[in-house]
Amino acid sequence: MDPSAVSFDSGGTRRGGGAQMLLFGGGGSANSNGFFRGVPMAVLGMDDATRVGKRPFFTTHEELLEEEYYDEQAPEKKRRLTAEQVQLLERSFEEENKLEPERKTELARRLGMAPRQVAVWFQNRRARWKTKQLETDYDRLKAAYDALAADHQGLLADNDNLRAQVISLTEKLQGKETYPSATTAAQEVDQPDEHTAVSGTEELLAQQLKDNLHSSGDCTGHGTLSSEEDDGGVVSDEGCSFALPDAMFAAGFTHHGAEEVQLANWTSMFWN
DNA sequence: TTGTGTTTTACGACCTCC
DNA sequence: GGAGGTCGTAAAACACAA
Repeated sequence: MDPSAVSFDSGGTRRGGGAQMLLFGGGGSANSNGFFRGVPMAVLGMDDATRVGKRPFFTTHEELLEEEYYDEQAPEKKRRLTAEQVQLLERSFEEENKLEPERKTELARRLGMAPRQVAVWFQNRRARWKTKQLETDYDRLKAAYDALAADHQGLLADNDNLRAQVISLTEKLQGKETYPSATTAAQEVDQPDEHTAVSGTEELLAQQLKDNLHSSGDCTGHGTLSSEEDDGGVVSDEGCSFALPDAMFAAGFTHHGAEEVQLANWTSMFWN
């Protein structure tokens, strides 16, 4: 605790401004050092009620040192620091935001302030800096979150599109074939306990789907399909296209056996 | 001029460190 | 236990719109 704060303590029991009102409004007079209860009269100025005209908000140190502001009869209201005082304090704060006793004393001497005032100013300045820092951190985190959320929404949309394509293609296949559809196999994957495969081909198809679903999300090596990762390290399937099936059907693909399995292969890759 | 919101100064309570 | 920190708050000073 700063000695000056102790020695000039108002002794008030209320918190904050209550004690402050005792400090500034409770009477008393300046001591021989030109301090009023720990606050130099040069900084306090004089009571507005006892002075003609109001002291300007920012005055120079020299002005503050003028006789007018040394009027000793006035218990004083709170005064703001001068521009010069704030400027020097700011510079000092930039160098080091903590205040060693020697530096506090030196600053107080140079600024014509009580050491306690310098300490309080640094406390408040650190609080303001912290608030600003929190705001900055919040803005940065929010921007990162928004970008991630947008990316996620894009992925969901891609996923929906691909699922729709799978359903469409499966229906096309069912229209041309009597073979069990990929949808049937996919349903089996969703509900593995309900083993509904009734033929060797169907079981093979289902197994193929399972294997693919449990493998990585890689979509390379299958026709024109490709994959890529964004530079944020988040796996994205935005690079995957699904151009093959249309071309496949256009080329007169109808069936069977290995081709069926291959379709299931393509299908399963986009089901998750 | 006045009401209202923001900033600044200052304090007490409480906590941590040596 | 003392020194110095943070935290929460009061109140003055200030800015500004209506």
